[in-house]
Amino acid sequence: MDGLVGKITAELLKKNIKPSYQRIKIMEYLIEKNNHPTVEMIYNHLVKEIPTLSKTTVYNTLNLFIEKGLVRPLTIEDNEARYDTIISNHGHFKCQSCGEIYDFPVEIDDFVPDKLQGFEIADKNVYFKGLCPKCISS
Amino acid sequence: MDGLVGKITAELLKKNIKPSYQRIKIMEYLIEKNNHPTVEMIYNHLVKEIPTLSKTTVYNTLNLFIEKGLVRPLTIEDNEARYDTIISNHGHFKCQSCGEIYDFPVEIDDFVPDKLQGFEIADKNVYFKGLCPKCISS
DNA sequence: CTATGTATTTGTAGTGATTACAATTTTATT
DNA sequence: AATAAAATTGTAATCACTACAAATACATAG
Repeated sequence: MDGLVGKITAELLKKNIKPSYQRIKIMEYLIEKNNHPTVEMIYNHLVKEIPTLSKTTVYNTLNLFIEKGLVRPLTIEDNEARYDTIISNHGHFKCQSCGEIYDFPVEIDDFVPDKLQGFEIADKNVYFKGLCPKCISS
Repeated sequence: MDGLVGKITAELLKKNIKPSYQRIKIMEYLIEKNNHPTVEMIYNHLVKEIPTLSKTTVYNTLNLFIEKGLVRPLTIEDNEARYDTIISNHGHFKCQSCGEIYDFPVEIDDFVPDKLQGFEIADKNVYFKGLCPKCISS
């Protein structure tokens, strides 16, 4: 029926994560929405389907996913953390007016500077801020 | 005597900021240390010289500097904000072991992608994580 | 030089995201 | 079914940060 759930299950098992209902649903949300959600957004959406869901579970699960390298926290200076599934190199643009976050492709590997010889780089982030076209034209 | 204080005073006046003792001291700390400090670090250091200093003042002052474009918050996913004086394009590398933050030069302007045509980019951040040479060799 | 108004600083109390922890529930194994 | 292990849940605590009002320092007019 639902191929996505199957894929998620396999992905979790590969990382030694027991594919519980909550974990699958949270990962499913991240992949389907692909909207850089806050914990609040994830919780509010899923609690409709899983009335017993606890916010703590959302936190626990996201931290587990981060630890296992399935998800990474977005580095944006708001007071709320946001989360992203790990895909190939891309940066994030946040509109300072509407708050929307856009992905854009970026060849991050191209510009590792000489100064970082001898450093072991585990994670690279590129993050721009400004105004999106919608907000400029309104 | 102290040319730096003079420069800071002029810089603040240029931005229509009254150069109070606390404001000068905070800016002086940022420039001299150049260590991407947290509010805690700034407060703990300056309270020795200014015993009446309030943490609220540090927050207020940093927010004022950010508003006026003298300082920018570092975008690092810790729970504590860090601050940086505004210089030319550079990225930040945070060692996941010792927590030290290193600057490195980066030509950020070179890789603004096509997808962001029509966007107005106000601020660009590049942020890497990993291990620094010291921690690798120990 | 003093009086009055304005800006700055300060301290306390509050907010809100995140975590610690213990209890409950679910899942796996014998 | 019985027991052990893991996952989920709810509550309470923590901690960075902010709101707000009182106190202080500063500036300007008379």
